[in-house]
Amino acid sequence: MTNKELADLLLPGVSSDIEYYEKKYPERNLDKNAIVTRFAPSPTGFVHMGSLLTAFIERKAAKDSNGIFYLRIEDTDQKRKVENGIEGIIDDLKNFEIEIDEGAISETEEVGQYGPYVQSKRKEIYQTYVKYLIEQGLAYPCFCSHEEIEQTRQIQEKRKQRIGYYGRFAKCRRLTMDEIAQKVKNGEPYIIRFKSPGSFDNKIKIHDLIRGDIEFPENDIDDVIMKSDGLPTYHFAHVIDDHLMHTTHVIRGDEWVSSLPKHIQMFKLMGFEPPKYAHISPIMKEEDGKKRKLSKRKDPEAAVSFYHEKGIPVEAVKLYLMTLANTNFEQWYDCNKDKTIDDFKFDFKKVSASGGLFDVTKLYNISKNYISYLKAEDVYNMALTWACEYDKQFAQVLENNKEFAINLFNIEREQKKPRKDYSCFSDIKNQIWYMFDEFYKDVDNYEFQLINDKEEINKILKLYMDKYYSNSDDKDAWFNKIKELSGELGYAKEVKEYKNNPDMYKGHVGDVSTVLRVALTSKSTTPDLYEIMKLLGKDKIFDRYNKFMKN
RNA sequence: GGCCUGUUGGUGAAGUGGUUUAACACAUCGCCCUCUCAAGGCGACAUUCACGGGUCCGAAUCCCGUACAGGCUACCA
Repeated sequence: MTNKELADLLLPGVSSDIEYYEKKYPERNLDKNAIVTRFAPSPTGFVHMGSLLTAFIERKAAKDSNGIFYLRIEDTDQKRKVENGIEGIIDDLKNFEIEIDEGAISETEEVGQYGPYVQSKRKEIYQTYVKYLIEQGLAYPCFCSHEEIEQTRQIQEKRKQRIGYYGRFAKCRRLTMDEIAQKVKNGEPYIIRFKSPGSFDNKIKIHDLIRGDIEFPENDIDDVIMKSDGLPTYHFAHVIDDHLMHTTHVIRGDEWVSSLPKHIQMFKLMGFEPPKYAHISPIMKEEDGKKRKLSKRKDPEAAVSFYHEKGIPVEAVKLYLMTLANTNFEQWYDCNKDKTIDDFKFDFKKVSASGGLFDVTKLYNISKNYISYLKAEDVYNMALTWACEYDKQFAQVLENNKEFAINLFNIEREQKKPRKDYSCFSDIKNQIWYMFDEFYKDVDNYEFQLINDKEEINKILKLYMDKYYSNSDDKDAWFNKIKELSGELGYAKEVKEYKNNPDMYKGHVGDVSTVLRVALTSKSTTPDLYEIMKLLGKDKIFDRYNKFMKN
């Protein structure tokens, strides 16, 4: 039996005409330096922060070079597939504005000339190449059972030998054509393995864009390329897809660096040009003083949807991702406040090779800064968008009080050093609820400080309303009135004066304004009281004060 | 067990043999400003770059070894 006949026996009805596909997917017509790269997740659940970072880097590298960024779904493991997994990935990318040029756009649709972009739909392509390899004598069927493989493994472990299907452990490699024919005839299940030409004693150097040259022993393991269900393994699918889709740069997680020798070997043996590689370190999390990989299972912040739910602006997440991607970005951005991420040039050499801890605090800080420089109207719109999805009641209140809310968000905003108090949109309600009667009506806990005697408080409020309140005062006049009020009741008009002679006064102007603040909002900490009073207006102020005094 | 990778402060990190008494940012603490906050201003925070050797006039930077951490070693990706 010839190799050709063997191939027909193993893959009847499958073509081995690889030229067909080579012609079908021609070179891309792009600039010489254009980067063609891809995000290639498995649809096994939500998108992990580390994956999002990788996707972000891929998108950025492609954009910077006028290249192509595409989405390829790696669903060759049917067991791990998750319902609506593809939609989930697409939604997450959309939520963070990582746009794809080609690839899956829904569970069933896709765009681009190099598809299908879902691996399970590429079965025929892989099988054509597998058949071709068998014909060339570069691949062979393996009939070993899981048990046999496990046995070999145990023997290897006991003897402290390298583990794997190689050399004399590669039993099926030595099967004669007759033996194979007999086994196939008997209906024994088989998989297809790649016939590795490598030797473990040979050293090879592989260049990684982030890590530089890495030295490995050559691969000598006969890896599985086609599983018993007829689908390829990751390694084989990677080689075929990235060749056919003309990927120039493979950017992926660093769990793949150890597979580099086998990937390069396969590319070379198939006669394909291997792509450039860049391996990204994982994002870590600290637990009990130890670093570990940020985990989908244990860490809610690992899920990309977490940030969407929190209401962290997309732009802020991107800013943080960019600081993770390129260590020099933060400083660049600091010096170029008026520029955007698009103006920054991504550099593979500036990607950290060590896995850093994921710093949620820093993300919140970036977010806080970002929100502080937005226009009040933008804050309103973004907060409303967030609330419509995650807090319907708050959304309703915002909608009913649009002008008011915008004015509220405008307090100490749009100035050189804006107020920075919202780190995300889910944070806002907690800080401003008291400004809305809808939320304020059931208040019963007032955070009074030094002055907390009901009678004294009532005295201050009454005098303020009777004698000092005016809705036409500017800020200085307003504050001067509070000083007068303080003086009249035996409080120091200036804090300094009080500090110099604490025995002469009951307290100082700050204590009095605290009373005015707490009786109005129930809270001891609020933005500028003058601004708040101006916004609430006389009726509401008097109403709240009178209600307070009656209780 | 084997093969890879990484290791600079509480955190992210700059740094590629000599103006580094180790940048910058986040966090923390202190002071100032201040009607409370949020900010803002100023300052403190690694005599030392995992550890041990070596090369060199000189090392966080180069070499060797050790330790620790992570990854891979599946018909999972």
